[in-house]
Amino acid sequence: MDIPARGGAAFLLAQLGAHAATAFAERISAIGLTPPQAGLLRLLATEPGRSQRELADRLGMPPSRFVPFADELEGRGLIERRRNAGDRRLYALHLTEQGTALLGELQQAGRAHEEQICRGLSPEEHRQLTALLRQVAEEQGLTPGVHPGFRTVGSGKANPTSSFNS
Amino acid sequence: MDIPARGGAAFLLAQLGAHAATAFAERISAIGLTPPQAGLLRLLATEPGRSQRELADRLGMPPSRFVPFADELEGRGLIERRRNAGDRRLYALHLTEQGTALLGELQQAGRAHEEQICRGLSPEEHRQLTALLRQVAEEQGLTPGVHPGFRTVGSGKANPTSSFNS
DNA sequence: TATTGTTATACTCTATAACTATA
DNA sequence: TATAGTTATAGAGTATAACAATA
Repeated sequence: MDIPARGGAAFLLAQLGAHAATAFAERISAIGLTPPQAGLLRLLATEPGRSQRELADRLGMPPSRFVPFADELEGRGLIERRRNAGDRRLYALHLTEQGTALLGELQQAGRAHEEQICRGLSPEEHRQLTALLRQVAEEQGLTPGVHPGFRTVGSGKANPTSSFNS
Repeated sequence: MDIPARGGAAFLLAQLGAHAATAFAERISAIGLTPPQAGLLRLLATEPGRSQRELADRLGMPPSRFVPFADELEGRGLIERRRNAGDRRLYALHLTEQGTALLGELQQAGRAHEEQICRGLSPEEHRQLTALLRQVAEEQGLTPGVHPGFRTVGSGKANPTSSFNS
């Protein structure tokens, strides 16, 4: 009995989760993106035309912070603000062609990331791990594909603060 | 082929890791501790008498931040600064009796946390998951029992910033 | 001269809340 | 009057670097 707290699954999850997030942030910094920026690009790919307010809510950031956040991506030509004809208060945000191209690189980075993190596992073990993680995630009530952390916008350097313990 | 990036093991690890860290922070906030504080108590339990500088290094925080950090725990009677007779520049930090008692509660919280996170798994699945996570952690070169994140001291509320994406 | 602990300062990031324009 | 977007401001938290005491 007596599961060792420091080597238990919960601790390993937190440790590996922070590690995976760091590694991913470092990887996409090579294509000039921070994790929140990547999140917005993906969001616009699947649901184009949303208003800034909707997007800010999805990303868990206040509207006032979303503005400069979107400004930068717009300035880099990755996203586009289109005025909504029906309600001129709203913008509709879309990916530009450049943004779509970068999204492709982002997806490629995601695949490489998966490989990097799981390189120690056989294909069978990889499948097992994924299945177990899915099971835990479901039991914990986590929304598939949605990552919570977004309080921090990320300064560009790979710096995912975790704050668990040591 | 083509591992789905959003539902892959790497993403699930980041998502579950953030979830586990949040849940743990919430749990120990009930006994008045933040994750970094818990980390220090554990460190003092296994390696008492270290200097502040050593401890700050271990926790990944600059010495200037360690000072008020230790001040609070000392003020609450959980730790104690003892002057080193040999080298009077150094303090030797120790747990007080109160601190040791709280450490007991902390360990109990850790066990409950493990159970909460893994409640969706059978005992056999739990063992499998732990083994796979250990394997990945080792392959990734992670130090057993050491969690990276400590840039943020944690304001007391359960707020583990993760910053992956969404 | 180097090191421990400490304090001070300057900076980054953040949310709150005021403001505008549209509705 | 209410809402989308924006801007301004004030506050929290941080690291850097200066400082005092001891070696």
